Amino acid sequence: MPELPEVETVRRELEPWLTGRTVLSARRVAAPAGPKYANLARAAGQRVEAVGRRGKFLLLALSGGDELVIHLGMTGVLTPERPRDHVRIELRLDGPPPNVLYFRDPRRFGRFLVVPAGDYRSLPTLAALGPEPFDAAFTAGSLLAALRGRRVAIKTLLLAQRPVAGLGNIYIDEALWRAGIHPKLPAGRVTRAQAARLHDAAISVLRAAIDAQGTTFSDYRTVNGAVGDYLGYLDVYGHAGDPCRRCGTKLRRIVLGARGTCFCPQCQPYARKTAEMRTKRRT
DNA sequence: CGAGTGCCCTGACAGC
DNA sequence: TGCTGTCAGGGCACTC
Repeated sequence: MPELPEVETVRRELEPWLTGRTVLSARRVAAPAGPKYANLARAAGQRVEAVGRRGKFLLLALSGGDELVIHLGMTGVLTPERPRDHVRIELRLDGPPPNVLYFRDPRRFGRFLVVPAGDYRSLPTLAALGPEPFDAAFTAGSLLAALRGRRVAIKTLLLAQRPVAGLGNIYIDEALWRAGIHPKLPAGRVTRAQAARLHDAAISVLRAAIDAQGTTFSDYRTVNGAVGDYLGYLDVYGHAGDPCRRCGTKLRRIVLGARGTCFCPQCQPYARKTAEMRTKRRT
């Protein structure tokens, strides 16, 4: 499931390939008409001026004032190699091969559409996206402010992309474990100290995952077809029943907002931590 | 507006 | 072997 590290990995591979090339055509292949694949015809004739990213969204700036927005959803893959099946979009470019970009997306949770640059009315999550985790605008203070007064579980709020952009199910579990925060803790009850730890944890886990080119469970591949290597570094996600790498307690799995959620009941207590436990965790 | 629910969609897998 | 049921979840429409 592509989150920020996976999307950033893809972005870095697309950038040298696509930048400066002109779109010859963009067409739907085995994809229904609809808002997920809107306005593709408008891309033709426009040059790709930049390959950017906001949260989990890829944003290709086009020379005609439009923007190509791509979200990989759960199973989306961008590749120059024609996939055997489930091709949703075929983007033809000028210049030497490889000059066709295929969007393969078996489960069709992804999007691939053209909008006027910055016009995200059809993409409410992107329109209201929180700060980039590596941006100076994302601070412990901004995080705390985004949580204040909210009764919803901290994990649920993070999934909504508002406090910070780019975290999904996997890296939220990892960041909350690193920060020692129970995923069900009402967001408004996160303390200043916890928010500071969560801020640092989000940045550090995303950095580490980018360095590993992301996490591959099943579908995710880089543009070059490689898998992400972060799977082996995950501390909690997918490790329910295993001993916590920090304290040895058996990791638990619960369902929160229809998402599988793994955490350590010892390191991430629902109630406020004691000073003794804070000290223990420092190691 | 905040919070909660259910839908989309298909491959993988368990169970019989 | 082949069928059926269940699970996985990001974003969003919908309801209260």
